[in-house]
Amino acid sequence: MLITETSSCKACIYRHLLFGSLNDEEYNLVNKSRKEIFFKKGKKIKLEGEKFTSFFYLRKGLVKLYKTDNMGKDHILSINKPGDFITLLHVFSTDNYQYNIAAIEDTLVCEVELSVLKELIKTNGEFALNIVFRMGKIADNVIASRFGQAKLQVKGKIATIILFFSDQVYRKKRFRMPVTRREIGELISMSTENVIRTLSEFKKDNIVKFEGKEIIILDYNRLVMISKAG
Amino acid sequence: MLITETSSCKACIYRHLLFGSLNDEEYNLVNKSRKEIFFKKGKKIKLEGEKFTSFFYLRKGLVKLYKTDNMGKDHILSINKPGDFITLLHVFSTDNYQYNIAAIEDTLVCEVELSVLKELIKTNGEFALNIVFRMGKIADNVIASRFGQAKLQVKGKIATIILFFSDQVYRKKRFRMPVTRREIGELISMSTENVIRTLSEFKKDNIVKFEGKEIIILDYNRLVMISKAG
DNA sequence: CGCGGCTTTGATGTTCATCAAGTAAAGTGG
DNA sequence: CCACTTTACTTGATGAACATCAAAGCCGCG
Repeated sequence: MLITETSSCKACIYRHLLFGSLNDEEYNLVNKSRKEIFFKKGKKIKLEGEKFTSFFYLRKGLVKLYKTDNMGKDHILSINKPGDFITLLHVFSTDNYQYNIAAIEDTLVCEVELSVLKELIKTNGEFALNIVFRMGKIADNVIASRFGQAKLQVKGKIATIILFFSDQVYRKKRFRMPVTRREIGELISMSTENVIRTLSEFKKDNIVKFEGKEIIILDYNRLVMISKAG
Repeated sequence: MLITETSSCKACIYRHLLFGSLNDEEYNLVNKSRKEIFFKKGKKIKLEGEKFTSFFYLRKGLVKLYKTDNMGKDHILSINKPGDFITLLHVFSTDNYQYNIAAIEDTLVCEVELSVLKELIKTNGEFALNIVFRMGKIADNVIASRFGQAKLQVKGKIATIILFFSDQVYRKKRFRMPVTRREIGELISMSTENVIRTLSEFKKDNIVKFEGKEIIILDYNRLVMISKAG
C-alpha cells in the first residue's frame, strides 16, 4: 500500500456523485482529510472485523468484497468498479467492517475521514439527502443482483457475470477476465469445475471465444437471453 | 384497507427507533401527515411499480416483500415484523417501488408523507444521521441474510427460517407458522415438496413437532447447528 | 526447473426439481 | 349449512443439475 500525493480532486469525475452539494469551505474539509491509497493486485484493502474510521471510494481498478466461512471457503458478495462507494452502505451502521476487501486489479482508492462525513451530514441538508439517496441506490443494486441470481441456474448466473464485466466495467465485447474461475464460483456459490464446464459449453455453442486471458463475446443477445431465462 | 383514527403516537414503542431526535414541533409535522392503515391477512399493501409518496413502518402483524417473475412464480425477498421500516431502504432512491408488499397476518402500518421526511433530513442533522444509520442496519440485515443463505442447502435454510420466526418474531419455542410451505419455498428458492420433505425429516429426527397449525421446537441447539453448518 | 496455483476433462454420487396422485383443509355460493 | 371448488399438504418415483473426487496439463515465478 502506497499513499500518493493528495492532489486536489475538484476535477475528479466522481466528485458530483457524492460531493456535488458542498460549498468550497466544506469541500476543503473533505479534501484535507482525504488520502489516495494505491493497492497492488491481490493486496487486501480491509479485513473483516477492522474498525471503521474512514470511508472508501474507488478511483481506479477493481475490488471484491467477500467473507471466509468456517470451512475456509471464500464467498464473494460483490465486485466493485471505479466510482463505487465501497463502504458507504456499512460505514454508519456498525463499528466493525463485516467483509474483507481485496484488490483484484491494481487499485486506487480515496479514503475520507468518517468524522468529516458525519459532520457534513449534520450541517448540510442537501448533502445528507444525497447520502441517503446514494445508500438507497447501492442497497438496491446489491439486493437486486443477489435476489435476481437466486432463481437462476449456473448458465444464467455465468451469463450475468460476463455481461456485468462487459456492460458495467469494461464497456467492451472483448476484455481480459479479471477474476479466476474459482472466484466466479465464489461469487455465485458454485464449484469451480461447474463454472469451467459452463464456460466451455458457451464456447462450444459459439456464444463466447477465448484468446489467451481474453474473452470475446460473439453472441451478445444470446447471453442476455440466457441471463434472463435460466 | 381501513384507515383508523390517527391517535398520537408519542407513546409508540417504535418511536425512538427513527423519530427520537425530533423536537415537539417537528414531531407534530410527522404526526399530522401520518395515517394508520389496517390490512387484513392476505391483502396487498403495495404493488411493484407504484409511485412512492409516503413511507411505511409496521406497527402490528407480518408482511412479505416479494416479486413475481415472468413464469408467474413468486420470490420472497424478506418477511418483516413489527418495528421494521419496510420501505426505508428504497424510498429515496427510486420513484417506483420495486417489490410487492402483502400482509401475511392482520397488519397495521403507519404511513408518513415522504415530503415531510425529506424536509426533516434537510433541516435536522441528528435526524439525518439517524436515518442514515437505520438504512445501514436494514441493508446489513437483508444482505447478510441473503448472503448467508446462499451457501446453505435446504436443511440449513429451513432451520434458519424456523429460528427466524422463533427468535425474531414470536420469541417462543411454540408458535403458529404464519407462512405456507409454498411461501417458505419462495423465500429460499426451493420447491414446495422439498420444503415439506425437510420439515418431515426434522419431525422424524425429533427436532420439531407439529400440533395442528403450530410448530414446536424440541431441539433448539440442533436447529442452530443445522442453520450454521448446512 | 520444480513447485504451487489455475485450468480442464471425466467418472461418480448426491441433492434437489419435477411429475403424479391422493388426502386434508379452507373458502365460496346457493 | 352443505355441496362444490380451490388451495394447501403430503408421499413416492424419476431424472436433471450440480458437487465431489481424481488425474493431468499449463503457466508463472522464485
